[in-house]
Amino acid sequence: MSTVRLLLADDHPIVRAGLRAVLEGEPDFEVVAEAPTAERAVALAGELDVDVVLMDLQFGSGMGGTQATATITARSGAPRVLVLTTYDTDVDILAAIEAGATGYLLKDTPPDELADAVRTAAAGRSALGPEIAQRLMDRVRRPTEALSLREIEVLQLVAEGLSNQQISERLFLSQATVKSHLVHVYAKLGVDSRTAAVATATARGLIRR
Amino acid sequence: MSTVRLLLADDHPIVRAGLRAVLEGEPDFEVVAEAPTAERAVALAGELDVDVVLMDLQFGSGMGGTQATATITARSGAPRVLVLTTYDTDVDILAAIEAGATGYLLKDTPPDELADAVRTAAAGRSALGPEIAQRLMDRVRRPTEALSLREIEVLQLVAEGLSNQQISERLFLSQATVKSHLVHVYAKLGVDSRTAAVATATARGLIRR
DNA sequence: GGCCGCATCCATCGAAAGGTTGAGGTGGCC
DNA sequence: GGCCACCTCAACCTTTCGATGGATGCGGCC
Repeated sequence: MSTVRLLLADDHPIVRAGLRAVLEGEPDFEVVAEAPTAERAVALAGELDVDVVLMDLQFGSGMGGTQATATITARSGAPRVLVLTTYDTDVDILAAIEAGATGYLLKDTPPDELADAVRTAAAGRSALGPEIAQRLMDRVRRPTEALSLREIEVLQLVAEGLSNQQISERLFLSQATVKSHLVHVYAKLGVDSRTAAVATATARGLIRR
Repeated sequence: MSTVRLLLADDHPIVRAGLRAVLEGEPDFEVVAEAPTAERAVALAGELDVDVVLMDLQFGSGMGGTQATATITARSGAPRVLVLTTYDTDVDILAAIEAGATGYLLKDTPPDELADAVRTAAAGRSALGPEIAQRLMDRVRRPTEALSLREIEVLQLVAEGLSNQQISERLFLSQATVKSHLVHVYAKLGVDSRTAAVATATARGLIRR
């Protein structure tokens, strides 16, 4: 088995040090570089001979990890990108996969599972953490839970602090219609109040914050 | 200078490895143990001879870092607790200080600053990251706009979708008290409903999520 | 064509949750 | 002592919210 050449992209020095410590314990891994920003990760992935990029999604400023993933994987002969982040919201996961990520893991993954995932990704097979796989299963299993465009539109305004009255004016609807949309939202999200709906919707990344 | 004995409390193995790697580079530091849960951190802080606990606030499940901090620092001869987390919202910061934390740093702190902060904490002096210090300065500069700890606590639960009834049960208060806090929050934030309060509070980074 | 599911839209109504007012107790600070 | 901010609570009132029920139009499917 040949050695896997790695690039670590994370804005936290501590996390980079942790990844390095964990991964360099594996004889078949070699960390060739670290990137503290998404831009730097894109540049290094192009310059160096890298097999797998470990990519965080949240960077303090500048380009995000998702966009960096898309940019890197768009090139021919590009390395695999294994997303390694803290959050498991639907938006993040779907966007990352859409952007061409080969895998998606959470940062609380045990070191040995992480190493396995890196090898899987290096081989070109998709590597998803168990929680992530579960989320994707849930999505395809219950497609009815998806909110309609109009429902999301209303819910977004609720999250911005508007009352039903204000929302109805903004969208040229009657209050009754606004309430109707919200009732459907509650049913789909399994909650029974506007604040709870906003909470779970943001947790799932359904609406903007 | 005597050596500083450290306990690392974080649910992410990778972060623990990173902290260990960074801190063991310092000749005057010794990592005596790691804790993957808040409960374990409390136990180890009591059993072992520890000078400083590096404490995360978010643990996947069970006790939170804030409560663990309070429990640890309540004992006599307790170690100093240095909070090391990702978020710099007012809730987290104030609650941690209230719980007896000696310092508060963000995880993107450079290794050398981290080492300095650990020494400062070990000496019993408070160690705050620059962003944290700035937030606290802003609070004292504009005291009328600042929310009290209790108000933020209530507002945080509102943002998580709880009703006044649920909040009162969670905090062992009457509903009247919860409403009273919220009225003050509305006045300070210049809004007139719970959802609007959540919206502006999150925009200002007063609460999490 | 006829049926069904779904999204969008609307009216009515009762109740509960939320918001207002007022007020007491504590502790810090000048 | 006097002032102020914070935390706590009770009782009242009302507005908003959520529940219920129903209408329309569109698209897919048998």
